[in-house]
Parts: sequence; structure tokens; C-alpha cells
Amino acid sequence: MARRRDLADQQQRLSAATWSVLAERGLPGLTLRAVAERAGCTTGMVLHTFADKQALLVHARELLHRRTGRRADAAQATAADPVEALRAVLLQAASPTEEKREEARVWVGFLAAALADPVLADLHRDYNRRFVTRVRELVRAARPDWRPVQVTDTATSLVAVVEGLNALACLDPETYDERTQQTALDATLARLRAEP
Amino acid sequence: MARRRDLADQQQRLSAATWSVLAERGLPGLTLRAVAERAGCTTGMVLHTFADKQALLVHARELLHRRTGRRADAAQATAADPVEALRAVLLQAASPTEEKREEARVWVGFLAAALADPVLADLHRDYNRRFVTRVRELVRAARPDWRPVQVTDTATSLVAVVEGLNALACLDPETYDERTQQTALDATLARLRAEP
DNA sequence: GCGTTACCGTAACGTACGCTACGGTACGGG
DNA sequence: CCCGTACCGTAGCGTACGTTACGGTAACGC
Repeated sequence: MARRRDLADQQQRLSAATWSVLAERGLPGLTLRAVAERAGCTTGMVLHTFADKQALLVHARELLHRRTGRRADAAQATAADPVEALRAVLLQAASPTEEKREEARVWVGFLAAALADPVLADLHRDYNRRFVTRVRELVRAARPDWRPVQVTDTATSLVAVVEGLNALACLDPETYDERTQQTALDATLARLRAEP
Repeated sequence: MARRRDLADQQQRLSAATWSVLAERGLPGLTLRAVAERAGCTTGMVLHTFADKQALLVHARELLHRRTGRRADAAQATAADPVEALRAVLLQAASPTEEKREEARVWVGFLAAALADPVLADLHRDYNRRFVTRVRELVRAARPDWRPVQVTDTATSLVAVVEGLNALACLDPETYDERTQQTALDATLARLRAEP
């Protein structure tokens, strides 16, 4: 035996660096050298922690999912009734804080990368479906009288609005500012309060 | 004087090849060599037609905008009343035909590329704002009684839904199939038929 | 038909990439 | 205290990229 390292910590730091580079330089700027520089180490250490670049990407994608999931959990927990929980979850997912816009840029980067990478595509599909499921459960709780199809359709609509706002606000935060995003979400949520 | 070439035709063929490569291989696969191979020529010819890679990208981005704009014009022209015109424009923008899904993939690719390229970012902003303006005018025509803020908010909501559906359907066409997209759009359009 | 000139294919340059092999280094076990 | 081993920095490999320089080639004016 010899030196022991904290593998999980290294993985987290490296995937955080991956994320940071992705948000700042975009997909073309995401290189092993850039990640190593951001993490304050060398490419050798990066490739001793992850087998190859794709493994690093996969881990960073999981990190993004865990982070958004945790924030959604927190938003969901603070609300009292189901409608407010739904609104809180969706608002934090689309809120135009700088942190969230960074997440949106990273999300777009992974989306584009997934178009040419089946592994990332599977991950992206899986994670997005989990978000749809989360929203669907909240919609069902808010409107237990609705038919399942109605619940699912509303959930996918809400997710589409949120992700659309995120993608568009990435490059045009003026047109899609905080008030506009909030208004768009509330207008979509208005269906929950109407009949039948 | 000597040989004369059809510059515009070459530009169009090359940007079409650019688009084709972008849709098939994604952003990382978009190289000058790939474009030249797809266009049936050499990289020398590509760089005699366009100054550099970015000029080619810009031209391909304009081509995408012209193509979507032309399809929107056609959809708008066939409809009789403003509400149907709006629905036709939005439906064709989100319709999950293979051709449209290809456009969506290219759109995502350019979106991701624009995150690190100020020139592409400006173009993207400009083109998206034109689409918002088009939708806004249609909303205003459909509901002349609404206040300008209400018109604008509805327009941005509709655009967000359309682009969100497009982005999500890129990687998960099963969850966001034709019926789901149509239902999501019609539900958002329902506010046009309601009061006030 | 012939010279001139615009055009473009060929080849290669420099660079940066992902990745690997190797050697130094520091820590844990005896 | 020192041996052994896990760790990781260094250096460089092969490749593919964007870009450029140059020479061949085909068309137009005369």
C-alpha cells in the first residue's frame, strides 16, 4: 500500500471544473487541458481519475442533474400546497439568476453534445424524463380530479416552457428577463386554477 | 479576365453542406474537411468561397433563418383568420417531421456554438427576436383588444413553448411526439380564445 | 489560337487535441 | 527507518484541425 486519495472528492472537483469551463467557454472550449488548468492540476491527474474524456463528461452531467434535483427538492419542500410547490419548482428551474443562467448554458452544451454522443443522449433523456415525472406528480397532486392524459400533457407543457425559457434566455436575457419568464410560467400555470 | 464562377450558388451549396453535416454529426463533427467532402469539393474551394470557418458558419446560420422564415411565410399565407395563421406558424415551427427535427438539431447546434461565439450570438438573438416579433404581430391581430404588454407576454410564452418542444424533442421524440406537441401548443393558444 | 487571369486542387504547415508511457515522489506498512 | 507501492507530473505520441502557399488548369478577350 502507499498514498491513498479521496477519489470521490477528486471526481467532484474535476466535474465541477468541467462544468465551469463548459459554462464559460462553451462546448468547443471544453478540453482536458482546460479542465486540468481550471482544477489546478495536470491532464495526467484528470485521466487517472477518469478513464477518458467521455467518463468525465458523464460525471459532470450527473453532477448537473444532482444539483438541479437538489434545488428542486428544496423548492418543493418549502411550499405548503401542491400548486405553490409546483410553481416553486418551476420558478427555480427557470429563474434568471446568474447561477441558474450558468446552469442553463451548461445544459445547452450537454444538449448539443448529446446530439452526437449516444451515451450523453441516454443520460439526457433519462434526466429530463425524471424532471417530467416530478412535474407530473405535482400536477396530479394539484389537480387530482384530472384524467391522467390531461395531467401528463400539462406537465410536458410546463417542462417545455421552462426549458424553452432557459434556452432562449441563455443568449437573450433582455428579451427573456425575470418578469417575462415569471409571467409566462404563471400564465401556463393558470390552467391548474381553471376548470374542469 | 478568366473563369467566372457562380459565387452565390457555391455559397448556397456549401452552407447546405454545412447544415447537413451539422445535423448529422453535430457541432464537433462540423469541420471544413467534412463540409468539403459533403459538397463534393476540397477544403481549398471552401476557403476560396468563404474567408474562414466562421464566415461559413454565419452563412449557414443565415440559411437556416431564411428557410424557417420561408416556411413560416407559407404557413401564415394559407390561413384565413389571424388565430389560425398563428396556429399554423407555430405548428410548422414545432412539427416533428424529420425535416423539422433536422432543423431543430441544427438550431441547437448553433445555439451551443453561439455561447462561445459573439458573432453567432448576435445573429441568434436577432433572428429569434424577429420570430418573436412575427408571433407578436399575429397575436395582436388575433386579439386587438389586448394591451401591448399582454400581447408581448403571450408571444414570448408561445415562442418559449415552441423552442422548448423543439429542443426537447431533439433527444426524446417519444416523450415529445406529434400529439403531445400539438396539445401543448393548443393549450397555450387557448388563452387567445378566452377573455379578457 | 493564344496569352492572361481567375479559379481551385494539392500538399503541407503550425497548432491543439485526446491519450499514453515513464519516471519521480510521497505516503503507508513492517 | 526504509522498502514498496500507489499516485501523478512530464513529455511526447499520433491525429485532425484551420489555414496557407503554390502550381496546374480552364475559360475569356483579343
